[in-house]
Amino acid sequence: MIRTFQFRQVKGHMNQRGKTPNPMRKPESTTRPPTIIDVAQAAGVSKSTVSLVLQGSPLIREETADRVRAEAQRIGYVYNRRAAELRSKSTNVIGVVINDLMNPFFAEVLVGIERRLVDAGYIVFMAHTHDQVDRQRRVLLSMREQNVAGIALCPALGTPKSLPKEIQQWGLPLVIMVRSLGPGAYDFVGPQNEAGMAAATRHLIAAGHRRIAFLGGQSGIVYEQRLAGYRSALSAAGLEHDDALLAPAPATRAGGHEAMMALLDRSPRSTAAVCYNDITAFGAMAALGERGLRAGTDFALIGFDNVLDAAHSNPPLSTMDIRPGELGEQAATLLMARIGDPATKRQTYLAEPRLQLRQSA
Amino acid sequence: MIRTFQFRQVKGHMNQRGKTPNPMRKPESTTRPPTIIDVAQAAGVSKSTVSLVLQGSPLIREETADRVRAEAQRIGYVYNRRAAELRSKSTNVIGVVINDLMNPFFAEVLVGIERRLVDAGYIVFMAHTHDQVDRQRRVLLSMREQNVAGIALCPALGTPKSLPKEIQQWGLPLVIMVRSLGPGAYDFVGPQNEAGMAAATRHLIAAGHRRIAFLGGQSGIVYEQRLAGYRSALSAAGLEHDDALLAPAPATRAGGHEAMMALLDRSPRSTAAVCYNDITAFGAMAALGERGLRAGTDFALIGFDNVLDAAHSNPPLSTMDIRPGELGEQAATLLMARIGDPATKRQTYLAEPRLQLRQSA
DNA sequence: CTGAAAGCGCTTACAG
DNA sequence: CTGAAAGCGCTTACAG
Repeated sequence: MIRTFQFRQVKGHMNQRGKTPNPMRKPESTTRPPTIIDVAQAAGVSKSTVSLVLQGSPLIREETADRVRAEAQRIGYVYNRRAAELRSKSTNVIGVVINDLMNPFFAEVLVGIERRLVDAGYIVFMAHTHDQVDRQRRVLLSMREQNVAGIALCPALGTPKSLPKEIQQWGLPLVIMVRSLGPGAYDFVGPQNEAGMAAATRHLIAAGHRRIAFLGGQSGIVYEQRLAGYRSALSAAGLEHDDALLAPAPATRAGGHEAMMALLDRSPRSTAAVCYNDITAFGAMAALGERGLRAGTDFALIGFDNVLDAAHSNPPLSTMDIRPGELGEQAATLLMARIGDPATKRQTYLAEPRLQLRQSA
Repeated sequence: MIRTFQFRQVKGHMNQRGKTPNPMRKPESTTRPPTIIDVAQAAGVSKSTVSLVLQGSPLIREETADRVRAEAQRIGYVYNRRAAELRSKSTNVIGVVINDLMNPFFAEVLVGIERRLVDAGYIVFMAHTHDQVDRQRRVLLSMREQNVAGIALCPALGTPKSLPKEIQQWGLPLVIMVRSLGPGAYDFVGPQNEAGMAAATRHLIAAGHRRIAFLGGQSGIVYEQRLAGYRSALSAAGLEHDDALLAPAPATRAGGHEAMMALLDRSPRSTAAVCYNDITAFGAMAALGERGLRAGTDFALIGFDNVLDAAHSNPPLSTMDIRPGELGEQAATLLMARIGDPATKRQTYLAEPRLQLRQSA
């Protein structure tokens, strides 16, 4: 140890001092980045002292600490957090896995959780699954190997309901976002889908619409919940829910476009639609436009999510606001609480949808 | 070492075997996750052998390897990659920092780079800067401490031109994405802004437009380059470039909306516009709609980027296609090449914009 | 307040 | 082919 210690040199440092290289030094030691041992040597203290200084321990006298920091700075020392984490068995890394970043809703969720996490001193492993469960499994395993402190997951479509339990058995704090995986003891953050879609439907009914379609979406728990809300509002108003009012399609812009085209070709024609989410509503608006129709005047449309784009679509979209960014932030909060106390009881945050009226309905 | 070795036990394993707990064992050893030492013990080999097996080394006989893997599986062993990386001084983590995920263009870039990186066996630290340089600095420093293998950066507005050099001096392979930081020896991936915007402008000129505006955007290298392309096309056609044709605004939907409103209130009125990017074009379409006008029939609009949404905006947007996802993939490719050979000469990938005609122009 | 020693979970020469 | 030993860059009791 002493031998290595003596010969360890920092390149920049050496050049500065103009020392001639020690002929006995191993070749690679010239370029090796400095460690706390080098700092200790430079400051004339032990490496424990350096470690304590770097951790901001009050145990070290202020002058000593200052000197150590100055030397560290001078020789270009960089803290190796991964080494520290290995020894202390802690980690400040959190894994966030997202199913569909092409939907701005999830991008906003990601931005929200990332911000809160970074502000709390974490750093995030991000993985995108494209809604593929095998890809999801791969990245989850990889995060596990990397020893993350916790995981926030927007499950891919088709995720087995047993996944939360499995991840918890790995010993990893977990929060599920947006898509519930059925009953189970996991923390969850998402919107009130049924209540939200019922409110949207009620708004259209109150505006006098009788043939109200449900546009876009086709599978998954969120679809079921939103559809249920739509149906319950129809029933409560004594309106039939005709299957011809359903226009299932992928939850994408293209899907929304396709669904609206299908709807416009049916008769009797519906006069309004609640949309599975905002992006299907955007696709629907495009379809309307192609037929020379405009949402709001010729056909009433209500979205769900209130993504940023909804305020500037053509026309601006009326939608159920569930504050996507806030959902991400809440996920961060719940996850950090779980990390802080693994035994705390299961927590759920359900964002209350608020009708945001603009021009499409 | 031997002492710890003997007493180390894996919970599940023990219960299975029905052994009574060793009274001398330290209490925490019951719950400690298994390490290669436990696997070695279970398989009756040395830990070096286990390590070799886990690395898939051909040095180990197949039967031995099988037995080791089976035992590892049975006792619930999880590879600790961070420990391995500390020892071997390697790492499979790459940092990706993005300035604005609320712009689908960058979300698509992110998805592209993430996919390629994950497919190559990396895992990504993702950070979002909100175009704030101080936040960018923080996350970069944090990634450095985490010892990433390389960094892909979409610089925040206002990033000092010296940043690439600084990161390289840290010893980190780097690729700059989308926003060039001036001349310098760094790898770069981005679109041909000037040529692309010139082509867009030429298309409008060829369609007979004479008063063509430049809508949205207001600062940054990308803005300058795209504006230069617009100006050069105008000049080449012998058209004046009147300052009243410029409608600078933030590069957002709201900015595009605002800029179009300003344009519509000026006289003589322009009949067409090239837009800084797709999202400003979306905002512009909304503004047009509010005035009862429609892009394509009442006003010609060309975007830049060809984000996924452009195919389903209202109306579908004609735009300069620079394949955002591919940009991300190319960034991954360049970065991996740089990691593989730090001395390889500087590489640049400039996506050639292709005019994608839809309905807005 | 500071130092010497052990150890986090791995890998990597080096022997045999 | 396999094992014993050293070491990656830190932290953490434990002495003094």
